[in-house]
Amino acid sequence: MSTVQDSDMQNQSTATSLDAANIPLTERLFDALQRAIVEGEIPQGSKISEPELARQHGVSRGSLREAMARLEARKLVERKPNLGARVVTLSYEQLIEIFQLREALEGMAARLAAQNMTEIEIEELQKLLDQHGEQIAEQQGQAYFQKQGDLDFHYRIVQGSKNKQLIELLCNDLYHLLRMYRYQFGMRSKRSQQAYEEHQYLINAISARDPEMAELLMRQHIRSSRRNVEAVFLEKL
Amino acid sequence: MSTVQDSDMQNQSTATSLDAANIPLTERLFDALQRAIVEGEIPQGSKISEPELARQHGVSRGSLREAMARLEARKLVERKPNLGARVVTLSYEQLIEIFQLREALEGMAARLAAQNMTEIEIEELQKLLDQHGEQIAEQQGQAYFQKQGDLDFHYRIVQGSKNKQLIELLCNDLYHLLRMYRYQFGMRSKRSQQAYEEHQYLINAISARDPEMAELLMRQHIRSSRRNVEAVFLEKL
DNA sequence: ATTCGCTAAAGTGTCGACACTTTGAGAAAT
DNA sequence: ATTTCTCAAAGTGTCGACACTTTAGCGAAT
Repeated sequence: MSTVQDSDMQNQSTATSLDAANIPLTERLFDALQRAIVEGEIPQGSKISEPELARQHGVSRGSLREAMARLEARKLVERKPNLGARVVTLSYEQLIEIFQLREALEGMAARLAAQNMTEIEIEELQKLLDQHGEQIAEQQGQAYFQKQGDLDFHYRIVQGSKNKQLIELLCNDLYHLLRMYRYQFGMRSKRSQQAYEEHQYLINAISARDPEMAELLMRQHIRSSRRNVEAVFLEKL
Repeated sequence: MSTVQDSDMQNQSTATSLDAANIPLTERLFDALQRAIVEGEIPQGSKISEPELARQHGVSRGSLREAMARLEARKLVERKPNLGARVVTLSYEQLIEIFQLREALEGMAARLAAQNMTEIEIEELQKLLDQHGEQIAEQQGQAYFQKQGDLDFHYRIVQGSKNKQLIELLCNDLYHLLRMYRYQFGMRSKRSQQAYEEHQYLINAISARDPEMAELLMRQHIRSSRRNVEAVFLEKL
């Protein structure tokens, strides 16, 4: 019985879609916020009010705070004691620094991938690249798909390194920042054809089980990608 | 008046020394826990009970939880929903993976240091190394100081790269894990003399502003350090 | 009109409480 | 004696409340 409404239950997802399975609220919140920040839904540099954001997502401040602590550790927000949190502000200098990190880390990833990827994984990587080739031939201009494809490619090589630390670091930490730059600066490539060729050389080196060459090619690939970004930025200013 | 004890104030630091200035409780707690975990005071693999740990440190569970979220992001504890948190368990495999990361990252750091360190910083680095040389000549066996010195040396080169991302990543994340291995496995060096010489070559390359050579030497240095660790482990088993 | 100080609103830091989940010890059944 | 079921104890997930800090708007003094 008791037709009275039990009104104070806690599953009314006020604004954002946060209803989900059994996984902790904090974690869903963390994912939602990360996405919102990366995609610019919450603009870079903007101040975050805990009470307001908590209300928008229909959670308590405690849960939100825990998610914020993790976002801070991923360098997506900055917090100062008693002053509150802000979304990070992207800068050209930081982007260059990230490219230097990637050159080191993904270079090592390629080296290890040449040693540790299975033949099957290499085949699938080749198939993926073939698809990219077709897409480029068909319609050149779909910058979004190209960028997405580029990320997929790099992602798989990192996985292929079989180094858990490296995988975590790149895929769970750094790539989110990188995606944030792509979303917010709309970095277009202009060099999908060249990138495609560089990817093919890289697969060849991995397939030949030549770690030294794989690392060299990956580093060159990332350096030339960086030079492209530099050029785009310079013409913007 | 009022000789009654006001017993429920919140500055009784029950067990650990946590009294400090104005910086947030959560942060001091985070530092204290990180130190305790790195130094093995809380043993690796042990389960952490939030209520108990909070009581020991005289803080509420909320504050502790926030600190735990940050510790998890630094890979010092692992948490599973509804099951609680455990201190990470160190493994030989993971240590090798960390050395691979270091080879890539510190190699890049050395390359950038050769470009970006000031002459004064290079001079001070040389002085530091000279001190190490004296210490080795005087009393060989102070493994602790040697290891500490080794860490100092690497630390300064990373700083010299002037790449903030790289500095954060190595000094704030990875080195804590590395220190944890040193504390808990008591990795002794046996090769302080050789390390000293390798460090000197590295300074020479940086001083000559030769990025390529600096990276090469750093990578060799870390590889040979890794081989030493491998040897120590193999004789343990 | 401008500057300075004061007060109220908003925001952050921290806590204790309650509901639901997991764990583990003891009772009941085989 | 062994296995299974049950239920209480412990632990985690989440919330709302309160104290202290910062911010911002308003009025007083120059």
